[in-house]
Amino acid sequence: MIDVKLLQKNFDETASALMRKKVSADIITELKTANENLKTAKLAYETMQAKQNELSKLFGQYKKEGKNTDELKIEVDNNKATLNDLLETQRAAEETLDAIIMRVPNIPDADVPDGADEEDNIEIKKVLTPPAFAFTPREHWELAEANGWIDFERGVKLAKSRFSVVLGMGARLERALINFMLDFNRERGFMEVSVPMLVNRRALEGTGQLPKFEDDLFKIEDEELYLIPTAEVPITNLYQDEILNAAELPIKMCGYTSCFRKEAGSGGRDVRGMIRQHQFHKVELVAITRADQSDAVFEEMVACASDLLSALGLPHRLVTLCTGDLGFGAAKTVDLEVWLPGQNTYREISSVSNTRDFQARRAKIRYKEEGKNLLAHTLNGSSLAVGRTMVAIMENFQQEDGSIIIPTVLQKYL
RNA sequence: GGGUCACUGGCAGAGUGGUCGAAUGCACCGGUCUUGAAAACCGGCGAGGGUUAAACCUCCCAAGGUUCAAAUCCUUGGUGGCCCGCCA
Repeated sequence: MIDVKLLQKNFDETASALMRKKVSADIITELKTANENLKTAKLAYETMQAKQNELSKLFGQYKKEGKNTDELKIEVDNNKATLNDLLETQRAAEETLDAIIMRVPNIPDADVPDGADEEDNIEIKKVLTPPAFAFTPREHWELAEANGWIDFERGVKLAKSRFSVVLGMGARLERALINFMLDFNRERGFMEVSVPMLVNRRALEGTGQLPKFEDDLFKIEDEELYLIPTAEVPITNLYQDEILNAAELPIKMCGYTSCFRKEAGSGGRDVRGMIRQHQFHKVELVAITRADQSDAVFEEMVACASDLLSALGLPHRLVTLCTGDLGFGAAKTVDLEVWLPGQNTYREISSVSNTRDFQARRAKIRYKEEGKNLLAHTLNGSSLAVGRTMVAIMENFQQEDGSIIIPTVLQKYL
């Protein structure tokens, strides 16, 4: 969540930054009022509590000295009643503030371009040239079925639409990709972790998926557990409620998990093929850093994803997301879009974000430096989405006869 | 899933209704001593909120409750150990 103190102290500046991310002026004002109300309520409650504590001590003294406590008891009882009222007021104020602030997105970095949607994202650079074909390149679902790599119908039979089954060489390629990605990232200093794919509410609040995006999550019936939409959730929350030593930062991790998304609101987009599935595999990078390290680690993570694509021989481009396309928790995001000849366009395959202290404040991830506790910065990025990488391999390396050449870096994993 | 015992500061570990945010030891930080280090000695040393700074408030797994007063008593939940059951 955002720093309310900052809003309080620096109202105009913070408000206009939030408005770049389409937060209404009303909500910002509400937030400010709610915070002021809470402060007042707290002060009143604590003052009364101080009095009560004092009276209690006095009571103990009276008892010890054998003095009469009747009168004191009345005073203490009265006090208690007001104390309870004040506590109620304080709790209500807390709830009000919480309800608002948990739904307010992060403040975008100053250098994030203004814009309405993905049309306004800014291309940073292109890497590798899209291949030229002597024939009309086909889309991945045709290739996948022709090669017997993916069975879309049977996936639907087992679960529902947007589920598929990968088989034969397709399944082996998937496994090879995962191993290749994990090794690649580990060599760049990202420690491999294997984490739960079901998490509780607290974890999802920590990284910002809840309370606002409940509709996109699969929830386990009768349990406070959800299927993770990304490994960012369990990996980042590994350090929830912890105070780390400044010297042990940055902590850089990578993990492979399945991810589950309801894709509510994605309408009829990408219904065909495996671009947008309810369940997909992803290797994720997560970093916990000191405040002064996050920019450098961010670049490292972008390079990691880009170099991985290059190693696979996949043409791609890097774009900086504009304010309108920026995710809820991100202060800054660079997307990597891979070239898909079948669709004749670049499609997102990785997204690297710096959330600065937004998640850390929610999840209470801090570090101690020179005796002070400071909020950490958290970053996450895909490296890469496995299904989409398979799509890219199929489309970029397809031959006229429909066969697919597998990148040489993957040979040893097959 | 059932039973049972436990959960206190970085760690170990006292504290079982009142001045306890919490003894003591270890670790850690600063100082004295020393050519330097070790040892010894002296001092400091949990977290969050709040304040210019203080005062003050909260936190002894969590949430409730009893009480004028809870680390201490009660209830529920969580986690861990052991026993039983079940299982990949």
